[in-house]
Amino acid sequence: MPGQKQCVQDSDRTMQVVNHIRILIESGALRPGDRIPPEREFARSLGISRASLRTGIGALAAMGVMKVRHGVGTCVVDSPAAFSNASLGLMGALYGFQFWQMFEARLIVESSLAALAAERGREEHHAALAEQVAEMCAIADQPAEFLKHDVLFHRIIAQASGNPILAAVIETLTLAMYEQRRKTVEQADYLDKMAEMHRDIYRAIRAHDPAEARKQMEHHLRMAENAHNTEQPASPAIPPARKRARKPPAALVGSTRHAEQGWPGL
Amino acid sequence: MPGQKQCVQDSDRTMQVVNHIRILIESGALRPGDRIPPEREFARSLGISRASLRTGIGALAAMGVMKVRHGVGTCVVDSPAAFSNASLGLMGALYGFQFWQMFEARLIVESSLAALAAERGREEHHAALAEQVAEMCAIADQPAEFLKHDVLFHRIIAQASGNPILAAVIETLTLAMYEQRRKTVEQADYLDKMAEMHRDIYRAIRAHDPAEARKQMEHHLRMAENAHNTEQPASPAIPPARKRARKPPAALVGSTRHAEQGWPGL
DNA sequence: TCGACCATGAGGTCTGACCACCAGCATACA
DNA sequence: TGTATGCTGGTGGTCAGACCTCATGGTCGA
Repeated sequence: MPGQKQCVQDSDRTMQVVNHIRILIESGALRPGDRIPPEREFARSLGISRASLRTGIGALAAMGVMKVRHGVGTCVVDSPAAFSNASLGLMGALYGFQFWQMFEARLIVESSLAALAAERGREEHHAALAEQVAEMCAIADQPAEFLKHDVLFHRIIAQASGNPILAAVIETLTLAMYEQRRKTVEQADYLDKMAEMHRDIYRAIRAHDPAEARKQMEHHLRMAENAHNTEQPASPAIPPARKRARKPPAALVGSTRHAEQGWPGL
Repeated sequence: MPGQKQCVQDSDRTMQVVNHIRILIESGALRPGDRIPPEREFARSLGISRASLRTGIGALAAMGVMKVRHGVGTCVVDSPAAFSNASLGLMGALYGFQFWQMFEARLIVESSLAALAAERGREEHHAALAEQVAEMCAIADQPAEFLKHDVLFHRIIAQASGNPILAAVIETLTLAMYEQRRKTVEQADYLDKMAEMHRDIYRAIRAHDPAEARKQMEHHLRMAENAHNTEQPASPAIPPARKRARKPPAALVGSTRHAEQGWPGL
C-alpha cells in the first residue's frame, strides 16, 4: 500500500524536466540563486516543447524549488528550505488542520530545535541571536518590525540546530502563520515580555544548556499560543484533550473533513 | 524579509485555478477522492484556456493535492496528508540533507507522536495497531511485507496522535525513506526483534502511558538507525555531535552546499 | 543632468491540432 | 454460456506557433 511509485509527477516530459533539474542540482551545476536558461532556449536544448518545459518548471515552482519572475527569468530559490506554503494551506483545507495543532507541532519541533541549538550552536549563531534579541528589545513598540525579528530569531535557532530537515518543517509552519500573526500582533502590548523570553532562550543556547533552552522555548510558545487565543477569539482555544480524533476512520487512511473552526486557508 | 506574498505560484491564471480549487475544497464541494471535470470542459467553465488550466492543475499535483491519471481523469488525493515527496527529495539535493538528520527528525517528531497517541488514542486505533503488530509477528520472515505493515503501524500512530500536521510531516519523511528501506530490509535478520519493539510501543499506547510510549518509540528508532547504518555502509553513521553547522552562513539565509555523503535523491 | 521613450528579451496565455492511454462495450470465437 | 478480442469514446499529454504582458537597460531629447 505505502510508497507507490516515486515521483508525484506523472507525465514523461514533466518528469524529464524535473529529473534534469535534479541532476543539475545534485551535481552542483545548479546552486541556489542560479538562473536557468530562457524557456525557449532551454526547451530546445532538451528537445521538448516549451509547453512541456513550462509544465515541469511549474511543478518545481509549486514545490518551492524554483522561482519564476515574469519578464526576468527563472532561478533556483535562495531562501531557507521550506515546503511550499501553499501546499500546507491546501492541505489544511483538505484535512482540517486546526490552530491548536499548529501550535502543538511548533511546540514539539521547536523546543527540540532549541535544545539541539544549545548543543550544537556556534559563535556565529550566538552572535546572530544576540543581535535579533537586541533589535527586539529596541523596537518593542513596533509590532510589525518586531515580528520580523521574531521570525528571524527562530530561523537562526533552526539553523543552529544543525538539522535542516526540521528547520524546513518549522520554516513551513512559521510561514503559514506569518500572515495571521501579522494581523494579531498589531495591538499587542506584551512585546517587551516576548523580548525577554527570547533573551532567556538565547542565554540558554549560548550557555549550551539544552534542557533549559527547551524549557524556555516551550514556555515562550505556550505564551504565544495564549496570546493568539486571546487576541483572536475567532479561533477558540481548543484544548488538546482526548477528543477530536477522526470519525470512524475510513480504513485509517486520511480523509478527515474539515471539522471545527480554524485555519483560514493559506 | 520573511513572508513575502502568499502564493508560491505567480501567474494570474495559475493562481486563479489554484484558488478556485481551494475554494471548492474549503467549501466542502470538493473532497478527497472527488474528481474534477475533464480539462476541456473545466477550462471552458473557468473561461481560460486548457493550457492555463493544466498549469494550475500541474501545480496542485506537484504540491500533492491533486492526482492526475492519464486517460482516466484528475481527482483530489485520497491518502494520508503529506508534503510532496519529490519536494523533500529536491530539497534534500538542494540543501544537503543527511540520513542521520532524517533519523533525528523522525526521533524527535515520532516519539512525541507516540506520546500523544498514548494520550489520545482510542479503541479503533488500538485495534488497528494490534492488527499490524500481529501481522508483523506472523510474517517476520518476509521483509517486504513486514515493511508495509511497519509503515502502516507508524501511520496509525500518527493518526492516533490527533495532530494531522505532525502526521503529515512524518508521512513525508516515511515516504522519502521507504525506497531506501525497501532495499536494506531485504537481508534483515532482526525482524522478530522489530516486531517485539512495535508490540511494546503498542502496549504503552494502549495503556495510555505517554512516557513509556515515547521511550519505546525512541528505543525503536535508535535501533532502526543502527540497523540502517550497519546494512548501508555507504551512508556512514555520522554522529550528530557538535560539528557540521553551516559554513560562515551567508546572512543566515540558507544555501548550504551538499556536504558529506548521503541522501540519494528522491 | 535627468526624465521619457522604446527596443529587447524574458515569461504568460491562447489556439487547435494530434498523440497516448484507459475503460467499457460489442462482437466474435470456443 | 463464457471468455477473448478489438473497437470506440473520453481523458489526459504533447506539440507548434502566434501574440500579450512585464522588466530592464539604453537612447535621446529637454
